[in-house]
Amino acid sequence: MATSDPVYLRVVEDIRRQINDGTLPPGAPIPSRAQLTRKYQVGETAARHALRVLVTEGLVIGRVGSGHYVRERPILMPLHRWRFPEHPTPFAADLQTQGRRVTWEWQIDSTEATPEIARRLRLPLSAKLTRTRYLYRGEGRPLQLAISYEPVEFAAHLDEERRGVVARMSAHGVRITEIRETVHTRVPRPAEADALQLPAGTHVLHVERTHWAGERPMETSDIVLPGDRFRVTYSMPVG
Amino acid sequence: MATSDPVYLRVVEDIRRQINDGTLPPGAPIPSRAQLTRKYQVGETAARHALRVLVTEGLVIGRVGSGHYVRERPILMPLHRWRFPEHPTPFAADLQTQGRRVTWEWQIDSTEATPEIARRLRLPLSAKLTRTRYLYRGEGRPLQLAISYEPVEFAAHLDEERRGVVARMSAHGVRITEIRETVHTRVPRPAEADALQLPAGTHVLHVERTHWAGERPMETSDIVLPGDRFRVTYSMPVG
DNA sequence: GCCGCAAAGTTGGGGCTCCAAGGGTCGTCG
DNA sequence: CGACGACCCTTGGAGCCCCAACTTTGCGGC
Repeated sequence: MATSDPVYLRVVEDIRRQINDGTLPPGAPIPSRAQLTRKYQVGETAARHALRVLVTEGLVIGRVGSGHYVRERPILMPLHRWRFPEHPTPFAADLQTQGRRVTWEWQIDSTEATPEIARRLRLPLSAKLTRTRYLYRGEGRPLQLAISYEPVEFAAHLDEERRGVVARMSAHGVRITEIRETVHTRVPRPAEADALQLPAGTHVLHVERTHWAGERPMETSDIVLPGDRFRVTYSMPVG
Repeated sequence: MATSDPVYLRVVEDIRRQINDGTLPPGAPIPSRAQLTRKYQVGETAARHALRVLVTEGLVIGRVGSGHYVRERPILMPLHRWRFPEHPTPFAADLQTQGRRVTWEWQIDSTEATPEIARRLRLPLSAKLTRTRYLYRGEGRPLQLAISYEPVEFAAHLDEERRGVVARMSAHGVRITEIRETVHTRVPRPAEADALQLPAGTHVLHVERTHWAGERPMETSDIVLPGDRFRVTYSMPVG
């Protein structure tokens, strides 16, 4: 509103307003650089900068050779976190119950505990761990990345029996009593942006999941979801 | 890695690598525009663009007149979501238990249900609601925004007794049995960026909380947290 | 009526420059 | 010895330009 702030922000705010109030519906074209310079009486740098801000905010996408368009707001996919079916991760199972075809691939290797993972599993640094990397796809597109860590002694037959952590640990005589998950948001790492085919400006939801047997953490995993397409739902009983 | 991708990305990737592997620790200065042009043999535009990308990624902050510095990674504040103390929202209580002074202010007014809120509370459109807006502060800085909606008939004495939803509903003979929360991430709205004093490039965590009495939703609220400072933790018992 | 090609428009990378506002440093003056 | 000011450096806003790669459009010919 203030006439003192940068001119590119004036442009950004005007376009953002038009997107929010529906004047520019999803899919609608945004004026080009040349049109913006004329319409708002600004230089090319300001017009260009304004468009870049809108792109990194995720409100708009740019198509080379064509133009900028209001981004279609994808429907946020719900992931319900209070059922624990017999699946590698509840996420995939939950997605399937919504009538979506979800496929996943994984690869297993050995690694040593990094400071972060050692802390989470309460193990000494460079303890031997089995690491499993998952990539989930739905309708062809990548949906979710996950990396699971657990002590090597529990990982026998991991590649054959794809049962959930709870069931598999139980087969080793370990009773999982609790699952804790921590959700935060951050900028995707380059590898993640690549694997999940994230458009510029989107963030990811990072879910840190740990399976506990009483006071002992038994398995931990990092689950990375495109922030613009997922919402994670939790249920807690009261009283 | 590929020598074909834009030169500014080469610069970004090199600096990002140095930040990640600790060569550039938090607080360390990033080479200035002039130094980058010399060091990487690129034009000023590329150097400038590289710095901007690092800033919007949240890895680096720029101080006018001084330079760019590796951003101090704020310690992510945990908010544990499995205790329900007698406080307006569990968030504030949880923060306090960590030895932080948290203050909050609120204002109450009346409003009609928007499509979104009507859906969540299963009420007809434009049903009469009491809306309470909260702003939480910790150590002077704004921490969290929340807007709570509930049918007017439960809101008596809302401004006097600041008890939690569960306790207050119970006084009206309504037993809350379940709390559901949905977490997603998005770009802050301008008013939120302003109220929470969010630096450029940060996202927010948006928690949608609903209190249920059996199959009836009784209260719903939108809780907005700075994505770069908060992590939300949930616990689920197994078996 | 349809096809293909050329021209025009658009994005995104990159270059150069000027300038205001502010931080840092060092030396001089009181 | 301490305070203050000058000077240099840095960021961030803004302007203008060139070009490659790509999309869209419209026209002419078949």
